[in-house]
Amino acid sequence: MLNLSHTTVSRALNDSSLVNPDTKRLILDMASQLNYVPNYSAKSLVRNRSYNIGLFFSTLAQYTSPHFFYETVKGVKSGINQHYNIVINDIESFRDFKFIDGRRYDGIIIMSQNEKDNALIYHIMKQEIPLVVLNREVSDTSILNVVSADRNGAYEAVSYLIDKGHARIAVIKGQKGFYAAEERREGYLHALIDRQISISGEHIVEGNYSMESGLHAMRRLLSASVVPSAVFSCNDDMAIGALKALSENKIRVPEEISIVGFDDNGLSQFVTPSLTTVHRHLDQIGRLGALKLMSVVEDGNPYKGEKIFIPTTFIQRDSVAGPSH
Amino acid sequence: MLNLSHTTVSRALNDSSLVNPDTKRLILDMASQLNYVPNYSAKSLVRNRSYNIGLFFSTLAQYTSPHFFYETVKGVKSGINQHYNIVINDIESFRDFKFIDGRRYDGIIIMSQNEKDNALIYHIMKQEIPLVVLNREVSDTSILNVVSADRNGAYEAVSYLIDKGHARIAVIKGQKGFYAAEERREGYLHALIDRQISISGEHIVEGNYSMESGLHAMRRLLSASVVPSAVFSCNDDMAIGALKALSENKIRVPEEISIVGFDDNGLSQFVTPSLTTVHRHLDQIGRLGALKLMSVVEDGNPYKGEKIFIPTTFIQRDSVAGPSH
DNA sequence: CTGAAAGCGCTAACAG
DNA sequence: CTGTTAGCGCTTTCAG
Repeated sequence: MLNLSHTTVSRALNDSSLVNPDTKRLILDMASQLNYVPNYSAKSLVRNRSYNIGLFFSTLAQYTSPHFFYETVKGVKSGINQHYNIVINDIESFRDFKFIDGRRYDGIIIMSQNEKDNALIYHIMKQEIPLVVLNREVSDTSILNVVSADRNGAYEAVSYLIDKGHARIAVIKGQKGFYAAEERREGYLHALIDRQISISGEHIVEGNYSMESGLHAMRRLLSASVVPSAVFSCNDDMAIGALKALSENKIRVPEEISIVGFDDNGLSQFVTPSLTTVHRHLDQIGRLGALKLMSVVEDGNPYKGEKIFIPTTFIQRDSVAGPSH
Repeated sequence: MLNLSHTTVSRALNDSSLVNPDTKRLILDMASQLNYVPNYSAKSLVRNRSYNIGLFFSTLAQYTSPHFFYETVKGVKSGINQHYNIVINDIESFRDFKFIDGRRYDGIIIMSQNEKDNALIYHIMKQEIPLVVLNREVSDTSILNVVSADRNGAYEAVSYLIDKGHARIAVIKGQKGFYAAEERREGYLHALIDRQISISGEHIVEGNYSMESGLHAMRRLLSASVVPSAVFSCNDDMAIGALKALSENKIRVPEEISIVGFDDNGLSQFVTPSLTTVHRHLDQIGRLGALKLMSVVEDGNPYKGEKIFIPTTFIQRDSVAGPSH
């Protein structure tokens, strides 16, 4: 066609400097005229790259909220180079990790909610596939890890309640053993300690992140010998459950009891009263993780472990007022 | 190792009938012992298949709700064979369709919300890539098309209001030009016509699917010369906006005015009062579309156009009562 | 039933 | 700067 070798064409298409600029332009013009599209399978084979980036969630069943999923995908997508495929999957459904190898994924992002993911994380590390773990802090410092600064977020939320004049502040805890749940509870405790507010054992109640558990937790709080004037719920779902318990008992929010949630899960602004909460920037977490990954996969920078905390944002809505008495 | 040729091994791994069962077992055992994983790039190159299934949304920005996205992905995932990658993208962000070719995708599923998708649909058809269009009915009968039977769903919802004794039933319409919006309005009209209930022009108001538009639409209905006793909103978001307008005016739902929504969008059960609505089985739509696609991509059945309607399910909650007068 | 040989479309190494 | 050659790891003829 242009009387040039295969090789030169390949070089031109890959914008190699080893080819005469004029020839290059000629080839590029011809290529776009012919609507040439490279065969990625062939490219993959010889370059030993798949152009696939895995985005894996712990599960896509009950424990992953649509909002969590959606925000993450959007964030990650915004950080991944257009030439790559984003392959979404849930860890639960992998029968055998051996199918996750470096030839099938150039890099992997795990949106981790569960300690069980560690088995896969370990497998990926062993394969030396560039890996980013989002959302859950992992102890291994050699891993690239982007998480939400939930402890500070909880601290800020509880401090806000204190500023409003509350002194009897209860907490509904999150799922036992979940990293974020511990962090949020820590933030709660430190806020109270720093302001020298006494903590009553009966104001610390168990929850498991479900609405149902929030309902039960709130009922328990209402039957305490001293009823709290404000409640910090470790997530929005439980706060919504708590709202239901209060409505059952004809207790007005925020006039009689104030509530603060956590996550800003997309529902919190629609419940009545709309929920004051702590927004986690899942999109930013996803995006930053993706950019870090691209920097090693695409730009060839060396992979190195790092732990990045993304600050939360406190969102004032209508579920908090000063204490009634 | 086993003193067998490359070829025989390949055949055994692909479960070919051209190999002695005993030899086959031997090879398979050895392979799993060695944790052998085929190189999909090489396989792809020679077989001219990518093992990628594209799942494309019209957009991942504002007009796609997290619930819509999540349910669809889950449904599709459940129908796609484990060996395939599910590659998620949004049509908006494709700069050039030429990168969507049969070598990069063995099949494509479009979750279509917008007529603009037709350009891509046309492109894919021309490339002869097996295609399934979900959610939006396309006129081309040669396409595999799975959609929700919204018209019947709307008919059922409005009939329910009539059964409850309502005679002044208003409608808040969906985004002009959107297929589903037309269908829902048609269902509304036919229910009224079939039961010989008169339709008042001032009871048919515009909306664009946003909460905001529902709010304004409801305000308009409240200032009508005859205020309706029930409202059929063409989606849940607008119904939630309508709820807000009613709460502003201290009008109780369902005691004074009843409301029915559409979609069952995940929020509707959390608002107060919880919203009676029409559930669309997005997961089933996704799953069926995926199964149909696999049947041609994986099982080699011939592609043929078909239009499948998935029935909706009416969900009774707390936003409907009989008319107050 | 098994093996030898060719080739998928591309990039990389080596010569010019 | 350009071309020649080899080869990525697999499947698929075509012969035995």
